[in-house]
Amino acid sequence: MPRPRSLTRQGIAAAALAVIDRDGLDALTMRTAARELGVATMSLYRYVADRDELEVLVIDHVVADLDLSVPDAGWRERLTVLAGRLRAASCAHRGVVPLLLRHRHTSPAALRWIEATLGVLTEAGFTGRRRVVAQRTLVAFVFGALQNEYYGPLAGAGTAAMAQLSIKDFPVLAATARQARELSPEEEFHDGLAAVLVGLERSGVEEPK
Amino acid sequence: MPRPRSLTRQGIAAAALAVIDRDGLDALTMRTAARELGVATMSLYRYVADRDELEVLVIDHVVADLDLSVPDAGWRERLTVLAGRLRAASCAHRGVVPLLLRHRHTSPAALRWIEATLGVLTEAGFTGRRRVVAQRTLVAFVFGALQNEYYGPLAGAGTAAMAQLSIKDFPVLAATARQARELSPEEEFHDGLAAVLVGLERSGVEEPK
DNA sequence: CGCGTAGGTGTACAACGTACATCTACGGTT
DNA sequence: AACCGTAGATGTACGTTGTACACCTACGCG
Repeated sequence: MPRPRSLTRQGIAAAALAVIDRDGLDALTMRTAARELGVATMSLYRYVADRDELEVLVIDHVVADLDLSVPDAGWRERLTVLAGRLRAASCAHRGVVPLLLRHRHTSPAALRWIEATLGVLTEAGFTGRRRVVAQRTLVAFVFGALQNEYYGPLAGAGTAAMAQLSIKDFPVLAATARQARELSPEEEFHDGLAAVLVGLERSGVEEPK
Repeated sequence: MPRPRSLTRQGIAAAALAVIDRDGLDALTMRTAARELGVATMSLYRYVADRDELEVLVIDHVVADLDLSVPDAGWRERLTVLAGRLRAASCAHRGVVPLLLRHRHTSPAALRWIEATLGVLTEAGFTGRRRVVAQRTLVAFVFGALQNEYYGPLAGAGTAAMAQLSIKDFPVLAATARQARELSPEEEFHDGLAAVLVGLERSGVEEPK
C-alpha cells in the first residue's frame, strides 16, 4: 500500500554481477553492490536476508537464461551440450565460479539445470539407484572440472609454478604439468566428460536395483 | 641466534585443526588459533605469512599422513584405494573440506597424493595427453564428490529440503532426491568412481597423442 | 487532505585480518 | 659472569566487513 519498491531482485543481481565482472569476486560487498545501484547499503536488506542470499541471487542470474533444450541426439551428446552450456555461462563470468560451487544446490536456476540433466538420464533409461549415482557423478565431475579450471588452470600460472617448483619432489607431476599446458580447457573438459559418460553407460547395468 | 622459536608449524596446524573440529570452520580465526596455542594473535605471523598460509598448513596436516602405498592389484583398484583414503581423511575432519578444495594445488601433501595417482596411471600405460585428461578427470570427480557431500549431502537436510520444496517445479529431481536418501555416501562415492575409472579405461585409446 | 505502513537510510557495533612499534629473552662473545 | 645484538613475542590500532536497530519519508488509500 505505501511507497512502492524502487529496486528489483533482478536489478540487484545484475549490479552485483557487474561489480564481480569489473573488480573481481573479492570486491563484492554489501556496500559496493549498493553503491553500484545508487542506494544506501542497508537498502539491500529489504530485498535479501543476508549476503548469502545475495550470492544466490547472483548465480541465479547467471544461470537463469541457460538454454535447457536438448538436441535431437543420443543422451551422451545431450548431456554434453547441457554441460557445455553451463560451463560457457560460468566462463563468461569467471568470478562467480566459487559462488556457483557453493550455492549449486540452493539456486533455483541451478536446480533447473540439474532437473534437465535428470530428464535426459531418465529418457535414456536410467532409473532408481543407477540414476542417482549417474546424476551425482555427473554433477561431481562438472563442478569439479570448473573448480579445476578456476583454482588450478592448466595453461595459467598454476601449472607454470607447478612445472618449475616441483621437478625434483614430483617428477611425474612436473612432467604432466608441462604436457598439460598444450591442452586447452575446452578439450580437457570435453574429453573428461566423454570418459565419464562412457563410464556411466557401462556401469551398473548388471545391478538393476 | 637469539630466542629459539616456541612453536612449530606442525603444532600450529594441529591447533587450528582442533578449533575446526571442535567449533567448525567458521570458528577458525587468527585469534582463536592463537588462543588455542596460548600465545598472542600476532605471534602466528612469525610462522605464517597470512591466513591463507595457515589454511594450507591445516590441510597439509590433514593430508600429510595419508598412506600412499598401493595394493598389489589392477590400476583401477589402486586408484580406488588412494581416492578412498583421501576421502576418509576429509570425512574425519569434515570442516576442512572447503579448505581442501581451495588449496589442493598448493598443499605439498595434496600434491604428493596427486603424484601418487599419476604414478598409478603411468604404470597403467597412460601417457601424454591421455594421462593429463585422466588425471584431471579423476581429480575433478574426487573433489567434486567431496563438495557434493559437503554442500548437498544425500541423506541430510539437503535432500530433505529438496525432496519437499520442489515436488511440483522439479518432479524428477524430487523423486530422485527421495530415492537418494537410501544411498550411503560411501556407496555413492564408490559407484561413481567406478564408473569414472571404467570410462577412463575405454576412452582415448584410439587417439595415441 | 491526512495517515498508516512499509521502503529507505544513518549510525553504530562486533569481529575480522594484519601493519607497526615495542618489549623481551636467549646464544654467543668477551 | 656480564653483556649485547637479534629475532621471537606481543599490545595497540586501523581499515573493512556484515548487519542490528532506530529513525525518517513518501506514497496509496480513506
